Amino acid sequence: MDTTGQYLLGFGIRPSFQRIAIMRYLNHNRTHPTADEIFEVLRKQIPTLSKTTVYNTLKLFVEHGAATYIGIDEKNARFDGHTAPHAHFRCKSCGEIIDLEMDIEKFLPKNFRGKIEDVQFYLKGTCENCNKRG
Amino acid sequence: MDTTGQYLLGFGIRPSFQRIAIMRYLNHNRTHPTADEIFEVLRKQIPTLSKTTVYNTLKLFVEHGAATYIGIDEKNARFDGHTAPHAHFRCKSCGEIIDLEMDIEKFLPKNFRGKIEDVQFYLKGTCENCNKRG
DNA sequence: TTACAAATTTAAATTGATTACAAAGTTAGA
DNA sequence: TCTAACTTTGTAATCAATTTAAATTTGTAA
Repeated sequence: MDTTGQYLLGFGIRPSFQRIAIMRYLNHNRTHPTADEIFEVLRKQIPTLSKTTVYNTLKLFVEHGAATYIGIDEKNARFDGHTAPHAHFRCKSCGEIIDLEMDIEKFLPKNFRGKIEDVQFYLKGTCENCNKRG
Repeated sequence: MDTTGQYLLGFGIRPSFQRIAIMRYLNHNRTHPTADEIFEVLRKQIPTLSKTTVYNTLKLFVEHGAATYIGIDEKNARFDGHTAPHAHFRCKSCGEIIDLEMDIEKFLPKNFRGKIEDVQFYLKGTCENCNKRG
């Protein structure tokens, strides 16, 4: 059995051909892609692929913890196959989104009495490269 | 001159009738409303109010620092007149968004070489009330 | 005042990401 | 092999947000 298939089974997800392709894309492209970006790339390999399938699959992945939803970009939902807790930075100039490896779970408030299930830490500004260029 | 008008001037925003009404709504309703919610309430007081004006004005407020954009809700943009740094919690059950007063700026990474302009810290889960109800 | 230019507001039309839906195709177990 | 459950597909619909251009209001200078 395919490695990515095993990986999906570990999250309780039945590994279809399309799901494996999308999971593999997420794990090999750490660019925090949108659903549309994934669709446009994978349709070249899977001509029958439907955009609805990409949306359905990404939602399924998020529900099962195999991917995380990233709301740092006001225009589109983005997705991350890197599921260990970390922060994100988005450059307002070039649009690039980069990972910031930090344990954001240690920032949780001590006295909060609800149940916390998701933690997201977003930073926005100008990246080093765009800063140099002016 | 109106207090809210002075407040807007402090951010470099010319205080029109509509802008004062929207700023006043934000400052008196700490519910993190959507543009549509603001529109539906204020149109009762200002029958000629246009939804475009609400969108334009909120964008202007964010650009001038008089309000902050909140992206914790995947469906709609939300806005906060409370501009001092703090975190937000959204209950996935009842949808309520509450402020968590904490100095999120002290969480910034030390070694990051870009310029950080915005910081957002979002928590999602189940609030105390919804938790009790099951 | 009056007149004019700039700023603001408005309503309608459009865009574009996402979802709903129903039909077609696929899978797995009896 | 049969069949029911699951998955994929394409189209249509939804709806927040933006675009656009005309109308209105404001500030200022004559």
